[in-house]
Amino acid sequence: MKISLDQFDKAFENRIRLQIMSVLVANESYDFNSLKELLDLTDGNLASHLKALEKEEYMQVQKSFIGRKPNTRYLVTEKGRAAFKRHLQALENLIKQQKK
Amino acid sequence: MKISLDQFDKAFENRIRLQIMSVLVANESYDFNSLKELLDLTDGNLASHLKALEKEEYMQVQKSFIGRKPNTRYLVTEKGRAAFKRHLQALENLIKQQKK
DNA sequence: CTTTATAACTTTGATAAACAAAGTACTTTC
DNA sequence: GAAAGTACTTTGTTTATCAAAGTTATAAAG
Repeated sequence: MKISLDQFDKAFENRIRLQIMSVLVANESYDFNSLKELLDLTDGNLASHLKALEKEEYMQVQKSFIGRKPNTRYLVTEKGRAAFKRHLQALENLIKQQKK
Repeated sequence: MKISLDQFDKAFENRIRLQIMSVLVANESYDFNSLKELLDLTDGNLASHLKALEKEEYMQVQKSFIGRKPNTRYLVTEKGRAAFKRHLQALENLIKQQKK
């Protein structure tokens, strides 16, 4: 009997980072403030989780101005997308094992 | 767009506890040493994760003797089984969202 | 009967992660 | 010019994780 969580990614172990990835994979891009509201986080907490994902090169930043206001958008890299897919696959295998 | 990780259980955020639950739900019961070998953990580490699950009342202990050797078996409680199911459901929803 | 071994922890201590709150720098709206 | 918004960074506290060593109890070996 295997448990097969070898594809499990430490970067996605945290609930918030799982949520961030989930939103970003589904939405192509999302800005800082919308993400903050959606997940109900403080600035610092969100920023640090985003930074952790950036460090893994799973996340990319795009800075621009909307009118004269700064706007920071985040998007998942190809690497991030692949890693997240692998991670979800590992979880799916776990779920399948439970079901049979 | 909902992210719906409200069913997400903090007790299962850790990879090892996720593995323990996975094994225990599938196997009805498992003893300390077999679990230790299967997951390749030190005594202390395994014991503390099991204790965390016991504290949540997700896990139960059965002490007995096999021959004259002590044997400690762990089993999932009904509460634990239900909580784990909810947790996997939340993960499954996440996966489904990604797929569509 | 003493050393060695096994089981199942508990304790210790060190490192890392998570988080809120406050601070920063710059801009803009009132 | 005061208040508020954006996007952080810094600080400090609390919690989590883990290996390693210590503990207690029994048992087998020499």
